[in-house]
Amino acid sequence: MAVTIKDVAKLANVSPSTVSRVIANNPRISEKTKEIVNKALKELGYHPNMIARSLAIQSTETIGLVMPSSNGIVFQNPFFPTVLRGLSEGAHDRQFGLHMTTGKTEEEIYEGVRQMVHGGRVDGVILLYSKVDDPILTYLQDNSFPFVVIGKPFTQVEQITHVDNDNYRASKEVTNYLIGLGHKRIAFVGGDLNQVVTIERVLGYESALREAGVEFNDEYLMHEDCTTEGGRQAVKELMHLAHPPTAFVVADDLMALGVLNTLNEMNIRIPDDVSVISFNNTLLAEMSRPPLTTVEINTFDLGFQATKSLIQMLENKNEPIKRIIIPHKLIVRGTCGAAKDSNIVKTGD
Amino acid sequence: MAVTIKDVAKLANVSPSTVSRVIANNPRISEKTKEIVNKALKELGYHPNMIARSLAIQSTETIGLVMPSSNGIVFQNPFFPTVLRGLSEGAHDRQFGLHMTTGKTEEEIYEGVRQMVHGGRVDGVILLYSKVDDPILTYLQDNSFPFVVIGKPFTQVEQITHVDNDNYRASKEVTNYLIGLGHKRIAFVGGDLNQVVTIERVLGYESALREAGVEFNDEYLMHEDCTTEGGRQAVKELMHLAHPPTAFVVADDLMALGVLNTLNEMNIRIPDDVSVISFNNTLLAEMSRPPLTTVEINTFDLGFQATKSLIQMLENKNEPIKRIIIPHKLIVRGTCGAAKDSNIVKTGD
DNA sequence: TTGTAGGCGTTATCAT
DNA sequence: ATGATAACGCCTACAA
Repeated sequence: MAVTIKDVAKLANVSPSTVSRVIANNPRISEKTKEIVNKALKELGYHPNMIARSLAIQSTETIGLVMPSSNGIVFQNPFFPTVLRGLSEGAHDRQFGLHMTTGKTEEEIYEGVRQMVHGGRVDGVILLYSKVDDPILTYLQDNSFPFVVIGKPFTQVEQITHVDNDNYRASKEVTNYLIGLGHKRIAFVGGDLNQVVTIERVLGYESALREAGVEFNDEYLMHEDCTTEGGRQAVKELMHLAHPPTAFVVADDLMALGVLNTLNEMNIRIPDDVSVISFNNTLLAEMSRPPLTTVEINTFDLGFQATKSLIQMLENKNEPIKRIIIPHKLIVRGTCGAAKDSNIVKTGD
Repeated sequence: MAVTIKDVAKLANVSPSTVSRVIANNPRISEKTKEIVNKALKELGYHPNMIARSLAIQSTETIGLVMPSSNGIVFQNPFFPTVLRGLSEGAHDRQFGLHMTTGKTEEEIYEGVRQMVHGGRVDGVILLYSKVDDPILTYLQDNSFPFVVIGKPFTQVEQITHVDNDNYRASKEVTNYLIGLGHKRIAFVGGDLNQVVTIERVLGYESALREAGVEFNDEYLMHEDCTTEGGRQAVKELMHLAHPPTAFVVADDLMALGVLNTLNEMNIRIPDDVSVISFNNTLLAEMSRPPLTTVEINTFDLGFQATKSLIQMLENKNEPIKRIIIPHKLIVRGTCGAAKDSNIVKTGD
């Protein structure tokens, strides 16, 4: 059995509580005994039992992570590891651990969350996604358990601490960029409409069209899996339209890659024949041929700020609700050009 | 405060121990009281406090994950999320949780591991890498703490349960494949020689050359960061040699992508002028242009089997040391062709 | 400044 | 079959 506080106490000839105080750096303790205890601590190689500690102080100093249910898919997207890195860096800064539960079905995940939360395994939870009508979110609220969501909550935006990009604006900007290049037939390819991020991006896209007086055509709106395959599927359908689009707003780099490759196979040239613009600026974006024009969303910060905020909530019981918007930025690379039928000069870069 | 076993006991008019037994499905308990207790359980919405439980049974049912120190880099590689998925699926099957600690420096990680292990936060640990002279591995052994490594241990191969590919053989096969295409000037581009996986792959490469009577040229051996940038760097140096290689064995898809792109920029054609073969068969491989010929290493299984084995160790104290080799397979795509100066016909696919 | 004792929520060992 | 009671290892009033 590992060395406990009692062993140390015995060796140092003090009571366990004294040892505990030394460890906690309690001010009212004499320098002398502090030294003695510290020596004993070293000598025995004491390490506190975090489980016992957690039980006593009713706090585990660990954060629970909830992944979206479409696990297999999410894990493919480079977006995910990057948030994770942000999360873990933020957690590590404050000596917090990270606890993951996973599950294949929505049910399994829900059960996992209950275990974490009700089981006292974690002090707070971070939702790595935001979707419409999420029972997990409801559960957390009903139990007034501390949590923050990465993404924009579908409802009660003002009541839920979250960290997100302004996806509406980003999408609008991107669409405007395409419009500025003379495109009129602009398609939107995104994921499921249950994901709030998709909704926001669609909305931004539509709003840009509207303001520019470009007719909205719902044949140009595609919702597919957030994979290369999804992108491929969308292209196939879109390019068989009577009036195929000349530009694509794609909600994710991974999908965009599928779009690019499929267009390629159809002998459609990018950016000469068709423009593609996408989101997230993952590694894939710079590596694709041609390199993707995409929106940098600072994925790392999304995660980093999420842990930071959660830890603040945990440390200060009445921390106000916060809404943290991480800035975005259009990264122009090689997949966008002037519309063929326009008079605008093709962009360089 | 949450509802405890005592609350349930009170409601059911039994002792806490009885409730505990009902929960544990203890056989010697009357059907009648079992029902009563179960009703109380439901009524109060009881969920066991895992922390208290862990303290009592001296086991947390969670597994600690140790990432390689070059965190930023690792998280970029699609390899990582895939193992993670395997790990988490394996863990979930047996109701185990996953606990991650991270850190930027080797020191930080070491400290994190001590916390997990000595702090009793986890029952066992999985090392997601294998490197030469790893203090963490030593620490684990010294404390005879259950662990398994993903990869081949540098020493004591017979004493450490691990799950790995036969990287030596895979690399040899791959090199032979290139030799079979008529290549003689074959370069090897890999990561750090501290990583055992690199060592194994270099060894396999050398062995193939030797057996084929192809001269080994140590100018053809490059060690770079395991990133696209690393691949790029390697190409630059290699292609400026007096006799540049006509083929590349690249130890990772990510690097290989860098290789491909750089070659591309140099107007060197693939596979016509130069062949490239790589490892891991991540998503990147199928998406690159041309698609990468690479080795499928079944990354998911690496993770899945790792948790499986660890959990077996935990459940059966004298489970034998195991060495699990996950099969690999060459996936021929579009980056390899016959050497220009040979008489061999260019391969299709 | 230090020690004593009780509690955190379970499980497990005794009795009964 | 069930109920006390004592761990598990730590923290924290309260007392001294």
